[in-house]
Amino acid sequence: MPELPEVELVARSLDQLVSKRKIIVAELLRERLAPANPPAEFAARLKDATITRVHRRGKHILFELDNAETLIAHLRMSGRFMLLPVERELPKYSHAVFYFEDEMRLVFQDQRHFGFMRVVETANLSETKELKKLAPEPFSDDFNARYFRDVLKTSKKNIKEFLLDQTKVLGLGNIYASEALFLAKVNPQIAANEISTRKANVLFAKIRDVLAESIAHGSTLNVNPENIDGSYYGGGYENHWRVYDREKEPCGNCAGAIKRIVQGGRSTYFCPRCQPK
DNA sequence: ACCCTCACCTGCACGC
DNA sequence: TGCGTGCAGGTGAGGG
Repeated sequence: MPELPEVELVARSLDQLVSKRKIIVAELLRERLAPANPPAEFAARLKDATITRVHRRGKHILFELDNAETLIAHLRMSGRFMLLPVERELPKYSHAVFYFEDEMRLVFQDQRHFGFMRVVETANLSETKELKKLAPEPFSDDFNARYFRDVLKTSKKNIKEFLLDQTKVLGLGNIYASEALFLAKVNPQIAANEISTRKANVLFAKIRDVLAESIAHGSTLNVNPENIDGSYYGGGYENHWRVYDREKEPCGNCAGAIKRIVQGGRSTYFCPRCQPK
């Protein structure tokens, strides 16, 4: 379910919880979770490896190991990690399990089966097909206003769908795309290459703002090791959304009704008055 | 190289 | 109650 801020929180939590731990057994319970690594290979490449650190690239979580391998994991819509005592029964939809030396195990659980994993050589990490086409990290110097203006010019797609393309802009998902457009007062149906320089500069800043705001919020939360899903939702964070999931509610700026439309088969929320064409 | 639709899964909320 | 429909924070493959 997560967008970049939630993945950031999950990666930080995992780094706290499992780095320096040694995987004594790795089990791939659902083969299609890691189609590039048959279960025996998956197990062999992770066995007896110590996790050096956990970080992320875009929405991909990277477990760096001391044996020159890296485990890439993507949560997609419903994946999550759980650090559980071995005596605890595995939850439904557990698709991979990593046993540590202290009677604890890290479980990857995924109700919708969209998540995936892959073990790669760390030396080749940035050239893997999962990572090599990703846009620059949103808080790196490579993602700057000039980059953003230039990449906008390459596409006639509507700006909402454009923002979801991780090879163009990294980190936004369906919620924060609507939120960033609202903050920048940009209509979601405008073609990317029709956005003015002035608006592009504002939108660039708002993309960083929504991501940073959300990461800051997540850093104040206590993560439950038994449910490392990065979810801010259900904890009241929904109240921070200015337009997402607020169809027909009053806009915080103008009190006009927030509208829901469908773009690329997915919901977009916006204020027609604050975000005119 | 681009666009579009479909596909991958399960569960939940809703209307009849 | 049951059943059908639509929807859910993501992306890839395959066709035109």
